[in-house]
Amino acid sequence: MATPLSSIVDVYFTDTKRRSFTNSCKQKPLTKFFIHCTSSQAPSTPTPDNKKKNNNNIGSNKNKKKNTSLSDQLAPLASKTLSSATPFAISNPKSTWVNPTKAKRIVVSPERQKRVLYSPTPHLKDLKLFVHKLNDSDSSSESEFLASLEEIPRPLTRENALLILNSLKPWQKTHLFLNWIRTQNSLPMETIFYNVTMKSLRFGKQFSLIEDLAHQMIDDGVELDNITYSTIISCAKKCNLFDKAVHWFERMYKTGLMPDEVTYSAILDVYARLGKVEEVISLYERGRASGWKPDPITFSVLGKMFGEAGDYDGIRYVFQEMESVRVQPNLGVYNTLLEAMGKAGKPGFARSLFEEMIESGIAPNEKTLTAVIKIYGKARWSRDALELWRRMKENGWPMDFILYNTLLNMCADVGLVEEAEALFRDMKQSEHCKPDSWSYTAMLNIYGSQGDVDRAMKLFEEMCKLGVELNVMGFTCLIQCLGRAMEFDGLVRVFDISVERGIKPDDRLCGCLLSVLSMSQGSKDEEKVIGCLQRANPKLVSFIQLVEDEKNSFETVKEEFKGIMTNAAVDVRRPFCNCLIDICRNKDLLERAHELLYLGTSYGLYPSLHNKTDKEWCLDVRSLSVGAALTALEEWMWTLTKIVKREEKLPELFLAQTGTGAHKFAQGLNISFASHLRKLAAPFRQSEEKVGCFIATREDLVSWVLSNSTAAAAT
DNA sequence: CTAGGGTTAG
Repeated sequence: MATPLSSIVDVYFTDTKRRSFTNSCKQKPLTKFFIHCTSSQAPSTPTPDNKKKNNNNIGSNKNKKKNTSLSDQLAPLASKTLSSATPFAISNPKSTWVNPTKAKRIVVSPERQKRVLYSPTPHLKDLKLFVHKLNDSDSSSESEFLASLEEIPRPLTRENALLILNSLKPWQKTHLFLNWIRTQNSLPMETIFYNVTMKSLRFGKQFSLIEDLAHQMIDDGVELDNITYSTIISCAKKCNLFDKAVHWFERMYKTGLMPDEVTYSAILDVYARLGKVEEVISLYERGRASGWKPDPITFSVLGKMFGEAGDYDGIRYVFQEMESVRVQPNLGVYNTLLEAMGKAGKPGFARSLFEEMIESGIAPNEKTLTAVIKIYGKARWSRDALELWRRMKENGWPMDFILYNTLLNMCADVGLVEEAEALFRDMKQSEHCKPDSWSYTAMLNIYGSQGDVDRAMKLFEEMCKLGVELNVMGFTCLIQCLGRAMEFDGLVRVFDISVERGIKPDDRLCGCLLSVLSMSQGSKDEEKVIGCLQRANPKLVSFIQLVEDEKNSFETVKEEFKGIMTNAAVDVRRPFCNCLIDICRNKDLLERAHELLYLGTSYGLYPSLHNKTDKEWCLDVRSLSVGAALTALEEWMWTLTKIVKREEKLPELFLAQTGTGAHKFAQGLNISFASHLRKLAAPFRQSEEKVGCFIATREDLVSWVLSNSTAAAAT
């Protein structure tokens, strides 16, 4: 019980806000990219990167929402282990606490655990052959396996036992063999036997068996070392048993064993996956204070964590740390950081980082290219994507089928139909990259968003013939395609097939049906679509009926709306609300449409609808459906009218943004919006320099309101 | 997988 865990937890938190990014700039940077990151200017990149507000508080972005407070985060650790002497480490997490009287405790061993070298095994062909025979034998019979162990051609020495443990598979046999050695009682049980067995069990994701073995070690007095703990922790991780991983890490400290760099980075990853960013940073810094030199794997762990959190400043922190520790990123680190840049919404920085990696002489692999192509696709940077693709072919960079599929998805994102078709043909002709369900789905997505029913259906038939499984997303694309083409009979047939095949409709499919429903309204096919939706999500249908009945009060609608949205996946909530508004407008239920928009806004489904500065107010309807956009416009005009009449302060300029219709769902929004403006006789003019933007001056607006009210008074 | 940690698609 030498080192209590409090040495880890009574971490003094340095104030992350005050962390200096400038110190290491004095040195010659190891990566040029670091300069880009620390300078305030973005590298030669269009704007999307700069749009998000920069938050200088590392680890603060998304995690604040997930984790309640720091003390809550630390509670599981603190309640067990925190010494009462340091309560303020928790009560005031932002304080920079340096206790001069207390020497910093070492929390990570400066040296990696030495491996016990076991003597090189002489050629033991017979023994290896014996193991192969064991591996090939029917694994169902335990007794047969144990019986055949009696025929080992060599004495059961330590080395022979290790050779067998290392080469036996699957894990059931390794496990049986370890127990067999133990019952033979001829060999002292060593840690390494358990470690090798645990590794095999980890391969089979057998965490509870690993835990049993660990307890057996404890009972039998066999020492657990860093390799044992890191194997237990990584297996717990593989099985998503993060609390177990933390438990064994704590136990290691309690028994006085210091983690080495491998165990330490493994546990950092555990906290990272739990989204406990503050803890990871403090563990990291505590380790640094112990004299630990983090290696590329640690930086991968940190980079991935910040990427998951969408925390760009955290990613900068990783660069700064690599810089100050003088660790050059390797391919793995580049890959992780590229992906993190994508997740943090920084395509421009990702591009610079990728180019820097190439310049530094590191050749990209499939994962690198997958990450970058995906980023370009999501950013809709078709030029960059095509250029990279050209370089991939020119340099003969490695391709695998994941990369092929990512390229196909990129084509769908940026609308490259012919290129996708060429790729798809390549895949069919290739040896190792035959199109799979994902590839077909990507193609269906492309044809679906083009509204090319013939090609989509041809592909569907091909899949049926070849026996390629179509998943829920494939069906969604197909249904969307048929809906847009108003081919409702075909749509019902496809939906029936999906039900027959046991496809469970998800929220995206329901959203798709909902939008199809809004298109089918007023036609004889409306009932058919409702029939599909009824089978996919009866609650949605009841809600539509409730909304359509004008007798139902706003309060009733509000309650049910809340229920529907709470049950829906986060990323379909806005589309759901958009479609519901469309459905109301199609039935001339204008008041209800406004209520739904109000509810959607109050539940945060339209966070950037209104943007105000002193000089201009902007209505951004780019993520709204046509009906929702028109409703928002009406609402805005009413509000502005009220403000004018009350003679309150107004800005000089008013903007309404519809976008250009580049996005596949936004097509037609611009046109419908313009015609609705005409109908309202609202004083907005289509901007000449900015496409998809409508402008009005304060003067225009005021005179419009006044003339409207005179007109109203006259009638 | 010759005892342990990180990096691949809607």
